[in-house]
Amino acid sequence: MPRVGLTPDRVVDTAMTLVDERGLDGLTLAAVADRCGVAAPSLYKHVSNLADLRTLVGVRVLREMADQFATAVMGRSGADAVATLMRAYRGYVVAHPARYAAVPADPLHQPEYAEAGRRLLEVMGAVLRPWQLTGNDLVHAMRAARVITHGFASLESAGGFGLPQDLDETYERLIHMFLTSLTPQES
Amino acid sequence: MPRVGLTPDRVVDTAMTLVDERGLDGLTLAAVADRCGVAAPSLYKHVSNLADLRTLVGVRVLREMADQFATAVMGRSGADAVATLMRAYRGYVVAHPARYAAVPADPLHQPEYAEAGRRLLEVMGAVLRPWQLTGNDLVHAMRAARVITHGFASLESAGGFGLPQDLDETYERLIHMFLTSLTPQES
DNA sequence: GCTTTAAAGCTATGAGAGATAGCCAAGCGC
DNA sequence: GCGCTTGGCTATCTCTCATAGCTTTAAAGC
Repeated sequence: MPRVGLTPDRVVDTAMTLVDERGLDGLTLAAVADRCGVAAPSLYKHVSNLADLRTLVGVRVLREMADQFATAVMGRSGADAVATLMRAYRGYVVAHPARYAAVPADPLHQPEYAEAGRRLLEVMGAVLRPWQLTGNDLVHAMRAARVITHGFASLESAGGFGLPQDLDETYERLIHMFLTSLTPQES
Repeated sequence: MPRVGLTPDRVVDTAMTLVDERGLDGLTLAAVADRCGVAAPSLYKHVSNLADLRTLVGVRVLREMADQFATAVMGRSGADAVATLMRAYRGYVVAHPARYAAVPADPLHQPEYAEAGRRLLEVMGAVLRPWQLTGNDLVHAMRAARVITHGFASLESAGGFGLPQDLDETYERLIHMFLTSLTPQES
């Protein structure tokens, strides 16, 4: 039988499209194997198991998010940068709702995710720098931003809001709420 | 074989304790049947299937939440009532992290959950009444409250915050942030 | 108090998931 | 051209949920 030339990266690629198409629960080894034109056990030559594949997908998503957010805030600062970052967060989740569900809530606690998670955190930290928050205030501010972005994004991606109408407005109000909660020492 | 006297409610009862002990993924028909002292297929006499059981658990949880929140805010009003409700929300999730994961993000869109979901929404609406918000402002305010409570609770229950220390402080700041975002027409 | 009958158990069985063992061939390095 | 690593495969196991169909319990009705 001719080799199809699979690699871990290619497996993750098809896993990503499968997640997009069928949701996170649709990510099964049988489906991935089928999509790759290969029998299911062959996948184990490239990926340890399903949990491993899911982790690889999650890490890929987290990196994708960090990259997009970093470029989005580039050249911006102050309230503009914060708002842009928060909009970019929501934008990613709207564009890839199923992918977002693949990243765990506690990336920093899992070694595989830690690096990507830290990068994402650094973007938030950089954007908040103009406020010169002290250690404790900074922690609370970053947590607040995370609660708002994750809370809104997870609800929106799960269809948690009754009507899609005015969702932009709701999010803008949340951004404003967060910005005014920072000490009004805007850049 | 003597009958063990199962009912749908008793099945859901043991399902709830299983969710508490093993998490939402630990809820399997085999485990429930074992716990009930019955063979797995016997459960189908009381519950349509696993999805149905999961729904029943979710509805039970949502009702539990609505009940607890309603009694928590009883006799309170204004900012005190809002803060109490938000603290009760977090309190439930801290007490039963796995149960919280059983309720879907869009309860109002699923007929089985609709009634319990509406009750929970009514509590929030009642608590916001002193602010006399207009239709649009009310919608945005309730969404903001939901984003904050759900965002924080889901992150906390998933171990999403690095250190548990100061989490109370973070949440109190978020409550304050929300309250000050309402027009300062406090009761 | 006996008969009927709906309901609540059971065993047997199947489909489909993940996972492992072990075989075989492709194709690269020497 | 030879050998060995590597990436495929089939066969098989276990554990899910799920269904079919049988048996027995126990309550309702005469």
